[in-house]
Amino acid sequence: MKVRYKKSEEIRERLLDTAELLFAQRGFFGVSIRDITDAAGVRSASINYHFDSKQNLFMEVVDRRVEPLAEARLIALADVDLENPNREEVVLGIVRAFIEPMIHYAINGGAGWKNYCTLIAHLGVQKFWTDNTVSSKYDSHAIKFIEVLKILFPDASDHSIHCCFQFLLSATLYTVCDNRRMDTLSNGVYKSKDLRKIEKPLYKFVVNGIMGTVRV
Amino acid sequence: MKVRYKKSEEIRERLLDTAELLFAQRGFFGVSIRDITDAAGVRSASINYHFDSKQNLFMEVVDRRVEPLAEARLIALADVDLENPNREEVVLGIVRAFIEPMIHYAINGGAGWKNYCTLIAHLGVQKFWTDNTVSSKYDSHAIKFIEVLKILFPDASDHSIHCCFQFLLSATLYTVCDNRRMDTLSNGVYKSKDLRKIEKPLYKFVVNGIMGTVRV
DNA sequence: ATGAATATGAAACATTTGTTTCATTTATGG
DNA sequence: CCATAAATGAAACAAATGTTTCATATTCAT
Repeated sequence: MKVRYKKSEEIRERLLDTAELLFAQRGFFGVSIRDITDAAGVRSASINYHFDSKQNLFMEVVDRRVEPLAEARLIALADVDLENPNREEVVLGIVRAFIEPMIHYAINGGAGWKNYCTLIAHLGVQKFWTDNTVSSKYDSHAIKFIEVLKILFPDASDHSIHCCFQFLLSATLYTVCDNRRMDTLSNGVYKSKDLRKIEKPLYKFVVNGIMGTVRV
Repeated sequence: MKVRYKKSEEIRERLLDTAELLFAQRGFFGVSIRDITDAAGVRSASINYHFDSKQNLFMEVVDRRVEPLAEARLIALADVDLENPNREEVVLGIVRAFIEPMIHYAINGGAGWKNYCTLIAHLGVQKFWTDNTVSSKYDSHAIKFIEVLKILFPDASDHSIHCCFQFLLSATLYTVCDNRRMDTLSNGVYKSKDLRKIEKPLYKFVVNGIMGTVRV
């Protein structure tokens, strides 16, 4: 059994952090191994030593934060009172359970989490998802949210529920991707970086979108 | 003044089409000049001859369909009766004016348009937008939609309007990006390719999202 | 402190990258 | 058909790519 030295573990993490940043900025193909190792202050061979390949490094970057995010969402989902007769409040609970962990990690989780959210947003619009194990790791907990919505709205069509989740997901990812589009569209008045300010409108929009769509 | 031969023009278009496809699939950095020229059946030097550089080819790919798309949207927007006392109908008109052209190009515009929509969706989540002239070309007509919404809802905050447009845009781009996420989440029952089926829920979701968000 | 396991440094590897060069071929207006 | 401009083919370029090798240095349980 391979035992890792403590100092080596530090370098591994530093490489993961640096790769996370650069992959978020320029994508998998836009970043070379030497870009990462130079930025991390190590030799280029160390990536192949620690991660075997560039592809594998990328997967480890993605994997690293899947579990914490999925868990935070599921814990929040478990806290929602599904028996509450006010369905709008229930939907808000479900929506927040999904969105809030990601937004809050992006805001308070440090640079690593912020970069990670950007990276995941990029992956979200690519087929890459389905060709890789990335998709399945996120799907397993995403399906739970879809199931809950189905139970809450038994008269709505399955398709409309799936669509709602897609729109919820799209708005969330687009919001955390930090593309600065809102900045240019508002002449710098509003910033896509200011997640705290966008959070509430996002909830409102998605909740109303869902309530209006599942209505039979 | 340089005069282009007819046959050469064909090759130029073929290169643009091939580049559009490959860029949509793997992004700018994921595609090499030789990937494109091999797929197009020409020599690798022809890209530098016809487009000077890879970067410039990419810009021409993006530019090629900006105008038609923006124009279709603005024409549809001009057709909306803003005096209609039923505000939900007006919002639907505005929303459709923005979304419908893109969806319909993606459905009926041939492979080129479909690839283009995927490509634009990728660009949508990147800072790339703002670093380039790409952004400005799309912004100029997007702002018109924001302005119309502001007029329609004078009591809503500017910020909420900008947020609404962001969510509208995100759902639209995510929907046309063909990432197959809906396929895996529904075990193959529903397909992200089936835009025709997603179109109506999308309108419903966005209209209700907007109506609920701008309400003061 | 020592020795075996682990990690690093430095260099090299074969490909692939975007681009340039230039002789040859092709197309078009006169 | 001719002359001239435009386009192509084939090769070459330096630089960058991911990965491997191996000698040296570092770590840490004993």
